[in-house]
Amino acid sequence: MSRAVGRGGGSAVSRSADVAQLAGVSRKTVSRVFNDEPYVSADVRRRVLEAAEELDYRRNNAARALASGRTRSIGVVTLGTAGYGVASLLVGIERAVRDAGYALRVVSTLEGEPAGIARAVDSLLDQGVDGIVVSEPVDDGEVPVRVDVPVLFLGAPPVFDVPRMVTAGVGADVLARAATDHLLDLGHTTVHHLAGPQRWYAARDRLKGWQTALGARGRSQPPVIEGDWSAASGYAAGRELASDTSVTAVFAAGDDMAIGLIHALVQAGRRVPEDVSVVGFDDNPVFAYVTPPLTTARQPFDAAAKEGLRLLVHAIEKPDVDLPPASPPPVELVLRSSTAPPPGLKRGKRGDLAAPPAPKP
Amino acid sequence: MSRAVGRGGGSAVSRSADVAQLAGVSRKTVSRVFNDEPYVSADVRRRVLEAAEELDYRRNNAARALASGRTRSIGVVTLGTAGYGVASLLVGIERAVRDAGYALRVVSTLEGEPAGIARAVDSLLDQGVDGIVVSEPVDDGEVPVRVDVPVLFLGAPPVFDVPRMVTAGVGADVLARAATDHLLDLGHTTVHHLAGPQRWYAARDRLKGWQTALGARGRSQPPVIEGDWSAASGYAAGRELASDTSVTAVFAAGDDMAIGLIHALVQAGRRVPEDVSVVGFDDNPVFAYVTPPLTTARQPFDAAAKEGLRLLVHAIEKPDVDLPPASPPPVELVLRSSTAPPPGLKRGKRGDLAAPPAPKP
DNA sequence: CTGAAAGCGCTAACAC
DNA sequence: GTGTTAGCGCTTTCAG
Repeated sequence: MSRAVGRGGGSAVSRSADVAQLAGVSRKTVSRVFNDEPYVSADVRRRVLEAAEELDYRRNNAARALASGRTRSIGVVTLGTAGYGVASLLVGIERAVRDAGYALRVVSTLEGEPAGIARAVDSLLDQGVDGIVVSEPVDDGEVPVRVDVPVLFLGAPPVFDVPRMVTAGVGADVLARAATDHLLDLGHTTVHHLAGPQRWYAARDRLKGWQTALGARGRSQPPVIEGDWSAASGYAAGRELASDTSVTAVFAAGDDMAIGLIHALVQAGRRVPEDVSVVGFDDNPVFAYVTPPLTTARQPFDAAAKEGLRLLVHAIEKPDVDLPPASPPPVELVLRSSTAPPPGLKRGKRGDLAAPPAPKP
Repeated sequence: MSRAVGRGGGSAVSRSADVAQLAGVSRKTVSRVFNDEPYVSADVRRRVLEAAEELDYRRNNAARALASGRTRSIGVVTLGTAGYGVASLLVGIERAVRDAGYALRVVSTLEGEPAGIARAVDSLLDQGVDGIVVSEPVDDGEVPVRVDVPVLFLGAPPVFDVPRMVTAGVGADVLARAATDHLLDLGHTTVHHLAGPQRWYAARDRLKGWQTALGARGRSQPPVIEGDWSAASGYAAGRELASDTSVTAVFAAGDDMAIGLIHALVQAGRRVPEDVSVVGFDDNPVFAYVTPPLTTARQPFDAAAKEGLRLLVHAIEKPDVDLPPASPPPVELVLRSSTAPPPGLKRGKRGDLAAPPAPKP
């Protein structure tokens, strides 16, 4: 029908045989040159490359995959939302996959729920991939898929059984603990938590870090409010919290929720940070420019993606060798102006409205 | 080496021959069933499906692609940033591609500059795709690639020559004009523009809409300030503009820039919207919860992606038939509280802080 | 409605 | 260092 690779048509695309003929070598030699295999004389290599250039030759990937049994591609299951965290992770994964010499196939699910993940994984398997990345999944319920390629669970422990699996975290619990500790260090008696949906591992992990920080100092653990990551849910939580003047510090599990929360608090007449301190989670750079600039825990998206991919590629290419140890992700708290000592205490100065940092786009 | 599709190994995966044998038919019949071809009796179809189920059969995509000359995949060139607009468009594309029955391959470039796009397109061509989507490119300079598959330029006119190309816009100029008109309608004498980098088509398109609106009413055209889409650049622009009290209305080409701009304005003692009105562009839902909630032009990402893919798939599958006409994208201005009549005029009421809309995550 | 034969373009194994 | 020989698993073409 179309030109490209029609069966009999006067196909314009050249094959390795054409290159071989023009260069006066065998097809296998052409293959050697393109695969950077050793044992090809410099002269032959040059001739082949020239011939290929002239013919505008390009290896046929389908044929390569069929003959070698490897597709040289990695599939990722991601969330079909444009949120900053999800998007950042995807960007990191794309770069890491490309750097590793693989192509990236993407399938998204509306929600990270098991059935959706199963469908997505299945479609990736249909497409043919050498490995799969499952990004930030929900982990309740069963994921009934038979997978025979390595799977990387990014930002969460495995959600289903796979013969060969690897994991890489973003260190959310450590980050959450650091965020909570920061508030406690400021002098707050306790810290409230605006959590993400508890079906999500990522949300539970942050909750755990918060609990750990509180527990380590023997502080009371106020009831948790659960949002859905959206600013709207943060706003709703803020309306609840605003009437309780014993609330002086809140750790929100996401930046957007923190923004909604602050909005509600301020509307209700509670000043941030003078009356209530708020810490977010993610570090979307735009929130350095809202009022007040948001103190937040920066998730090491790129580092996690890079580390995870190192492990996944290892599992794909050297299934027999033991996996190299994982390096722990960096912990970074970005201090701005949404946190301060509680009302009673003398206020320390930190992060000043007059000169917010200037994050790159 | 690994199991899966090893050459001689006791491979666990079944092929169409296995299914054919178990079902007592030929391989071609198995192929017919899986391709939903007509002329297969219901009985045979059922038997084949059962056999396939039992053997956990899954078509080998590489073999399919090799034999048919079609990869059934579409590649997208996107920006390697986590911005709301870019991410939204990618999400829309992913869904549209999947709905069309294709697999999605993604390659990102740091900047949308021609050389990067050329590299990305080339890598997609290497991978083998039936069509390419170039999302929001920069369009200065040459993109020296020979492409022989249809290419969809999304959000911009073609940036390089392709035999078969299609385009779909987001209607940025119309949206920009609506945003500017809104400010003019409010009574502002003129409207300043905080533009995106003019190397970007998307930025120039918005500028054009702003000019059109101004021109239609014979208003003066204040000098344009150029940002780089980031909140930081909007902040810098705001510091410049703040000292000029003749500035009462600004249309920013992106939400993040609008946020930075407002921050600088407020810091300099100019109230928003009482002294200066600001309109953004994109409609990231979180900005309904900052102070003041941002009035903004919503980009029809999903509609554009869907429409663009309809055209692309048509170009792939029916190259001979004329392209169906494009339907224009919807224009939607989201009115919130960052805009008001200029200082001198009586203030109209609109968009109230007490009850911002509750966007879904 | 169904089947037989012939490749798609490449890499793997082995010979030279 | 380089070439030869076989397939990889599917779809296509053409017979029945």
